Amino acid sequence: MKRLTQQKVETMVRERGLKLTPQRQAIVEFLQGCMNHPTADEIFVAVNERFPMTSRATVYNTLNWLKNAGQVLEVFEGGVARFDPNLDPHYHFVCRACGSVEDIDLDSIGPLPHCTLPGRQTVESFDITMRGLCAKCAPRPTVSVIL
Amino acid sequence: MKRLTQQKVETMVRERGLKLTPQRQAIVEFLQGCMNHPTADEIFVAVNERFPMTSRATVYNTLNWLKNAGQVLEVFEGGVARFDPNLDPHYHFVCRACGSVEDIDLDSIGPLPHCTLPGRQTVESFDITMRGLCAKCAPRPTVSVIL
DNA sequence: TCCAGATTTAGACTTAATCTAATTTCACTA
DNA sequence: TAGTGAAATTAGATTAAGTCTAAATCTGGA
Repeated sequence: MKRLTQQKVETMVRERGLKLTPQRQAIVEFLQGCMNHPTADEIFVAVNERFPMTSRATVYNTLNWLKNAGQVLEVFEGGVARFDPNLDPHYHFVCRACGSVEDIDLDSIGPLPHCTLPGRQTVESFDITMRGLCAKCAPRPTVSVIL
Repeated sequence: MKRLTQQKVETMVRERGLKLTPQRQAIVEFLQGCMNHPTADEIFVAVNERFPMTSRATVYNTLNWLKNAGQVLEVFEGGVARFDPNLDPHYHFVCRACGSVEDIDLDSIGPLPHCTLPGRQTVESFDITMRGLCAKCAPRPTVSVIL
């Protein structure tokens, strides 16, 4: 289970001659403890509870820095960016009722078949977003899906 | 091959007591002829070449109206909304070099297997976005992909 | 042609995100 | 432990996508 860790961030900071500020640590710690997919603004609010003077610019700078270093994933949902500390390959499920975004393990939907694209595109990665009702919002536990 | 048509729009307009204005027609005609996935702004610019006084509000209103009527799909890519007149079920391919968005037919990547979600989510639909290099940007015609 | 209601328009407003310039802070070295 | 210089932070200005508003204008049926 790969995931954003304080340790990885510290190593990265040392290697690149960067600085480990309390704001960065607070952002990293918040993301580490996150099981949902917070927006930049949610992170801004959470970090300001600990460091009341933290500016949006710092939050955005740090998120972009973590993103470029591959330490968080940026997930766009409905036009707003959300940030995901889960670094294992995975998909997303978005509830149409409550808007929550959940991670779906790669292996929980089974192996996908080999395939070939006829348009001569070189596929390097892909995202899958499933939509529907989450367990809380679903009226009954329908589970099977045809992909 | 399902696709946005002027005829469907006319029928819809009649049924709901709405009005078929030249601006709406221009937007629909532009989308019909589109094989890429224009942004609202690209549609705004194109429509203004024919109707120079068309406002952004009209473009957004019409796009939302078509979207809610299921006549166009809204595709978010990199945080900006793009509009897709292709109503057949399909996936998308985004080129990381030129940013173009191409449609990928459902059947061109073969049937996907049945699967079950363990989290009790009810999956109603899903989007797949593949990323890589398109045929124009790819250095050589690598075609095979492991999904 | 008339008319009511739908639509359009320009521009103000909102929200997410980036940029800027001045100030502050980190972390290394002596 | 103090000094130093680069890196980072800050508040606020700016940009861009999209929504809202109120007044003016059109559409299409009678």
